[in-house]
Amino acid sequence: MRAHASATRHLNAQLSADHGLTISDFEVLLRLGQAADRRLRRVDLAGELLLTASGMTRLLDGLEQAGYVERASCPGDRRVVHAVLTDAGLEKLRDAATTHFAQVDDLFCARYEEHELDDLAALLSRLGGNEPANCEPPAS
Amino acid sequence: MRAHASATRHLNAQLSADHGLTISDFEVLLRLGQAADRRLRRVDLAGELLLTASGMTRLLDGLEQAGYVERASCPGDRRVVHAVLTDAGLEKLRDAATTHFAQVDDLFCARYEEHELDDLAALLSRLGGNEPANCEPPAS
DNA sequence: TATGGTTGCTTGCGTACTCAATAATAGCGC
DNA sequence: GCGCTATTATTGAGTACGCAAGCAACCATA
Repeated sequence: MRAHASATRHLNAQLSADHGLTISDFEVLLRLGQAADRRLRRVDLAGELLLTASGMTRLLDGLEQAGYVERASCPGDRRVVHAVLTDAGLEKLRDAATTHFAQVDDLFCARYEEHELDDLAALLSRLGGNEPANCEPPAS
Repeated sequence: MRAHASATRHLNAQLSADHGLTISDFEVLLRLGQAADRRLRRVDLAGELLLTASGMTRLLDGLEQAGYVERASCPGDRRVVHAVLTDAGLEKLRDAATTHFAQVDDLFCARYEEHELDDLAALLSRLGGNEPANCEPPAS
């Protein structure tokens, strides 16, 4: 179960060395890049990355200072501040995405065959949700 | 893939609320409890928990202050300092183990059936090691 | 339109780590 | 013996978070 920590650390180190981004940085850019108008509410971003709102504030601080993300107010609700991907951020994302995805591919492709990856993804996806399967009472 | 973070955080919170231990604390006690003479070298403990040596120093600082672990020098090699589980530590481990393992069981049993757990464990165990499977070149 | 609860975001403070530097010991070749 | 390098542990500095508290804006109810 701890195995993933080592793999994650490795990917993080590569991403950081190649592009100066942490995995969290990268995922913010990625989600913004996929979002409509390249913008998302900070709270939604936090939810997707499984961070707290305060964690997201500080994560975005760094990306704003780097010029990859801008803040924009939301006309409909003056509480919310959008995080908007800048052109520089989009370019950075494109740079980082190819090498990062290639590294992820290497990591998993080196260890699993395709149908195993499918199985693993299906199993892991259920750890996040709240739908229990059925729990057999200890039969023996 | 991030799903595990949420589950881990939940377990950590329960363990911390019930017994005042972090998961790392608990795992140290557990490994020491399973070790011969209830003692291990700090560097080996660090390797098993996937922490650095410095992380282990500070983790054990806390457990020493709490009285669960003692330091003992190694007669054969004066560089190494053993971490030794005290009687208080063993008692704490027994306390925490039952409730913690029950919570882990709940978490997984609620989501997976038995053969799925086996599959998941088998797949995840391969993320840590260094033995590649075979990587098919992109056929299509 | 007051009021009270909820949501979005930020800030202060604490924690659990990492990495780099340091020191002491071990063990090697000579 | 004497240097060399590797290993073990600790320390200092920095980082990436979480939690609790706070503020402002929103919303519902009266």
